[in-house]
Amino acid sequence: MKTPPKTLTVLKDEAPETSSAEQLIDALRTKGFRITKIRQAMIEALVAASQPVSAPQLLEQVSQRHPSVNKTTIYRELDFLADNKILSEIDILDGMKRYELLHPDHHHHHLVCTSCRDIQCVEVPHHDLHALEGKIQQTHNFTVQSHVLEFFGLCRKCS
Amino acid sequence: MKTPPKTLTVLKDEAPETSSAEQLIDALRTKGFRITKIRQAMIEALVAASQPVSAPQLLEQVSQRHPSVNKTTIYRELDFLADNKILSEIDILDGMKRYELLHPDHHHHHLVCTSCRDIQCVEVPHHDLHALEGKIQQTHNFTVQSHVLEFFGLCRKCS
DNA sequence: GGCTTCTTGCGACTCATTTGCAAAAGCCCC
DNA sequence: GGGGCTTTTGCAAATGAGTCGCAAGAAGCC
Repeated sequence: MKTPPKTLTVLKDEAPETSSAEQLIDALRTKGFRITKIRQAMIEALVAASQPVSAPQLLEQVSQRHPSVNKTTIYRELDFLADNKILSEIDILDGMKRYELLHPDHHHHHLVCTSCRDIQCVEVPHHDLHALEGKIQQTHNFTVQSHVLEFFGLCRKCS
Repeated sequence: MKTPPKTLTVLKDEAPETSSAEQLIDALRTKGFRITKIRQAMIEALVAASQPVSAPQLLEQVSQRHPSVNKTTIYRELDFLADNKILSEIDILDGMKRYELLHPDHHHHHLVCTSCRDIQCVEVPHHDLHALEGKIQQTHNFTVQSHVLEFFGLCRKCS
């Protein structure tokens, strides 16, 4: 809303915030990266995912279409996609990282159900956290680069 | 300050917020648990720690006095102490959990240096987060039980 | 089609954390 | 101050996420 329109093409009428797999792939191609079947399959799986996924989950997903994928490839590709700002890592304290598409102009947090491990997104008014980070910067001599804020509890179904 | 005095004995004049090892041990004894040398050594190590420690660190610490401790024991004991609300887990995203004494009437957050992994504590005005949790409860049908809020960046020495 | 370079598969490895089981150690009671 | 019951502990082996080196395989470009 406040950011000027980038070089993005017009979004499809559905899914107002999510980039489509094709867009992401085109962007990578433009940057000179190769578009392999696995890369494509991974991006599609991530676009299709309704919530953050772990590397093992992704391995299983991608294996369905590409039975010979190796977990090493999955991990390397996740790093690659994170480096290229296509996805972000989140941590729900259960021993492994999850990944979700990164929305360039929108930062959000999560509600993690401690019973069924379902994950919802929440918008948290950002100026509050920003103000807090400013205060910390001053009082603690600490340069805040990022933060993690996640809520744990019971979702509708489990409560 | 606002909580009425519990059945606690008078604190030593130093360390106004931290329970001493003896107090924690007495509390466990009262609950009927056995006080073993390892349990005692672990509590002492945790009381002495200046910042959250990992299981491997604790293993090394305790090994100095009890060379035959096994890592399994450390992990089991950490679970035990967490179950008994003596310590809390924190996650600084480097692949292993850390533990610190839980202060019953005081909840805080951390500043994690991404360069040297040093961890400082910060007090965050709690009513802000409480208000936020209330809002989430209403708008998302989600019963918040706990949250994680950690800041990552550069400490004074590393910036 | 051939070449160059980026990606991938494979196998072995690291390292935190967990499990089952039998031996050892606390604590309570006499 | 020893017995017995139960909690803790050590050991050895397993699990599971994530990583590494290297040689073979595929994209993209001519």
